[in-house]
Amino acid sequence: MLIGELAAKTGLTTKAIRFYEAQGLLQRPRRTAGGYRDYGEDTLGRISFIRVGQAVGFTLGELREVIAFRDRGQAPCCHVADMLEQKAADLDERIAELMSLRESLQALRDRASKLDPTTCPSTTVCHLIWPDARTAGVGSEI
Amino acid sequence: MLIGELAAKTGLTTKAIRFYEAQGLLQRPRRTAGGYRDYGEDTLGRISFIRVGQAVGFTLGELREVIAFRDRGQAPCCHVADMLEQKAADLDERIAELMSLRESLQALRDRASKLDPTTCPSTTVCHLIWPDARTAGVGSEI
DNA sequence: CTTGACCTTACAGTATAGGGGAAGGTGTAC
DNA sequence: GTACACCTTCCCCTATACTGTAAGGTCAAG
Repeated sequence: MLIGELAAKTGLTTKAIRFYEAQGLLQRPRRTAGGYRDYGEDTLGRISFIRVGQAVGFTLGELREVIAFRDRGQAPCCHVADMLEQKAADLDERIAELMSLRESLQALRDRASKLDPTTCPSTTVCHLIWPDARTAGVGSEI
Repeated sequence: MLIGELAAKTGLTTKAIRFYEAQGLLQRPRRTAGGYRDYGEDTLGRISFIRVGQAVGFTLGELREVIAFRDRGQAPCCHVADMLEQKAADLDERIAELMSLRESLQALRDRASKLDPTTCPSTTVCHLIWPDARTAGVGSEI
């Protein structure tokens, strides 16, 4: 199977496939007499793994680590389980950050609805963007 | 006020201040006889605006737009109000995405607790990472 | 023999927000 | 006069996941 066919079957671009190879996510395939990459069916499984991994939030670097286990002949499952835990914790933290940001933004919107645009002083560009209680600490030293 | 003093007062680095100038977020200041940047007190307000703007999720590019209004002598408030709405909507969407991702991750963790690491087939690197109902569509064409 | 589809490598660029360090000028203190 | 802090411009580097483009090789059909 040449790279174009593999791309068509997986929905990746040929660029992406070569990129994955360069990043160590796909083993270097055998080549045809003309120098073309020639893939076996097993590559489909590899790529499926990569796509699902990406979809649940793993970076290519993290997936490469997992693949390295497999390529060394070890089962990566324990490592993957740890990564799942860590990723879930990171995600919880990130979501909390965004929720907090959402509240800051809401406070600014509330404020904006009460302020008169014609009274905006030029000293700080726009009075709608102003540190409230929630954004305190940022810029507060000024 | 030279750049070092401005940096100390705002908590930015001199690098960042020059970078903001290059990006059009700060006007080019007057220079001393020796060629040093010489800032007035008004710059403190500008930088405060930038820091708060960043803290509520605006990019430097978006803040530059707002500043451009002010530098053209227009009040940017209406534009800023629109941006606040848009940013809030974007953020809601992003949070929803992450929550969905969180559920996918949770499904994989639940699955992981039931699977036996010794039965992991090498065909797809690791059986812990597998498309469930929620990640369906990704990699499904394989 | 030529066209066209497909493949190869390699270099550069995208967006974001700066950081690192070189090579050299300025200003003040001793 | 020289040490030292501070300033200048300039170019490259970081991470992420690729895409774009150039210049050229391979292969089957007509």
